[in-house]
Amino acid sequence: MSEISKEPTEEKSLNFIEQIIEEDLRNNKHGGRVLTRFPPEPNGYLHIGHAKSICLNFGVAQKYGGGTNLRFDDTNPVTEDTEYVDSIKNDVQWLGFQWVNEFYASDYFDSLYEYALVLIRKGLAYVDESTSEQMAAQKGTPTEPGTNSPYRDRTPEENEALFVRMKNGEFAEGTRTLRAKIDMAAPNMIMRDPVIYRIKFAHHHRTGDKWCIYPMYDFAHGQSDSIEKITHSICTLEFIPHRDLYDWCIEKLEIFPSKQYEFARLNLTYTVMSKRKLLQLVNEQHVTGWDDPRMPTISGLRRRGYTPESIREFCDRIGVARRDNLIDVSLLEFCIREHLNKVAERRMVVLDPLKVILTNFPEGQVEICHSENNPEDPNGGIRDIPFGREIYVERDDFMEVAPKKYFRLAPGQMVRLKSAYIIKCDDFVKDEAGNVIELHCTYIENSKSGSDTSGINVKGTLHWVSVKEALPIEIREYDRLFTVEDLSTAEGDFKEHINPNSLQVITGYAEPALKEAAVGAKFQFMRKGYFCLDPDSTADHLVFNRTVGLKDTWGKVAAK
RNA sequence: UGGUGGAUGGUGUAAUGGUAACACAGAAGAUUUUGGUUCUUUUAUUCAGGGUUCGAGUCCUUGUCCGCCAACCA
Repeated sequence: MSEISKEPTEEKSLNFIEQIIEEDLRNNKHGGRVLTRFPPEPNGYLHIGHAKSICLNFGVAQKYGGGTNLRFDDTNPVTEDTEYVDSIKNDVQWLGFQWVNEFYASDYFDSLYEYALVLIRKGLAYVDESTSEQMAAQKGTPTEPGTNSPYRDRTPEENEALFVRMKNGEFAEGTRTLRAKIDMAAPNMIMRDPVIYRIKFAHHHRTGDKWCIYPMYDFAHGQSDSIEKITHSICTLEFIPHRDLYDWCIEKLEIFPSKQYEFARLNLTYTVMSKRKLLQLVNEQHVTGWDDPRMPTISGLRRRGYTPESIREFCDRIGVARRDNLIDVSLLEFCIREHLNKVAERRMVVLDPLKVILTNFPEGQVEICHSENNPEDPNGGIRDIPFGREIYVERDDFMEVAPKKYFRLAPGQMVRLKSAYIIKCDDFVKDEAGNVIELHCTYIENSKSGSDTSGINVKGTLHWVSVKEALPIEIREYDRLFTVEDLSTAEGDFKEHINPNSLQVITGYAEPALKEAAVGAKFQFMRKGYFCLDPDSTADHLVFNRTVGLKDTWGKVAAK
């Protein structure tokens, strides 16, 4: 313990957000206060991209002695639902973060309504009766200025009366909006009199039917930040053009000046990261649900076997900057391997069995072998593994004709069975189709693991399972969901690139110790990969998800 | 073509005018009762041209390429 504090504290360079905060702290900008917020819209499940934002917002606040609010940006009742609220809260906590306040933009509907009135009275907002098509035409284009709405010059009194009637439900959906009166020639299209309130006769998941007018994002977000006195409002790059409007509202309303800062969102190879697309995958049943282990959602990764630690580590390693990026998914895989290597107990499971008969081992005899649960953990303990005359080994651990550097079984070749004996392959049996169906081997009696006096050195060590005690388990092997690295530049619809073989279900044969596993428990199946017990499991039908395979240097060599 | 934000190895992130660093991926080797882990070694004239400077990835300038913005979505 004391050693840790002695270690030279490696000066890790600050990301640009941390630099801004330190600068603000130096200038005593908010009296040393740091308050961030994580503001998801409850219209879908959180994904690994949100994890980056969560780690940033909570992480940076933690680092500087501040806090973070969880705020649901629920200004659009037609897409939002409490199901999503619950999953989001669960995911944030699972990642290891705790918010100081749980807020909802809808908590502020009354205040927001008052703010709208303020703007109206200042002559800075007006009720428009243009259709959305007309409004689009008024907008102009990036190269041509827009034109004023014919309703733009109504008096504040007129506007207030109209707005109240909107609120009272006197107008049909789509017939009126409240618009900020800014500049139809503004170079920033967002500033060309943006709609800030619209009519929706929709049931809201929290406010029910109290309202039939709802604020737009731009009229809710900055004000919500301001109401909560958020010091640093961190969002993604696509909101850069909105910053002008964010500041405009705060300035005209003369409220607490929260500031918006933008960073580049996460993109990952071989997957998509937009809620719209993820929703499509779910709805069209390309996956089994938001928590399908192939999904880049937090719930999917969790079910896949990812740990919060590994995801936080990943977010830490990818950094924070303002340039677009496409992170190699192998970095995520590295992070989960790194963590699981330290904490996951080892088990032996044969995924593609080939029977081996030890011809010199007494029939019916069971011998107990002992194996360490985790070589990386000296306190991990040991477990018993039954050994007998008939065992399974992996089918690809035998070759009739062995290539040069093949250290496994082949006629005449010797290997060690992990935690048991060295065996020698004497013979093999084929079926009529020419497939090898059985190996005949002899075991070296004085070669037992831990008390080996044989003096024999073998290059290969195999995992194995005793046939009699073998426990059949279902194994779900996952591969990347898409076949192309970069979906953003891929031709055609993203669904054309779905990997048809992203899931393979097989039956594996496990050592009996695995029977005790609890749902979510994570193991390394030796020489195969990391697996965790899926919630679909029952007492006599265990289902394991492959989280990630082990690095396979032989596989690469063999492929050549 | 209007506005706006970018550009550093295959992928990310640093270097805040002073030796281009770290990680992942790849390659080679050592160790290993997991072909895992661990440990070595290896991989860049910083988008291009011009300028300022003793010195430029960093400052200035011109150009090129990429992202985002014309929802009553967030």
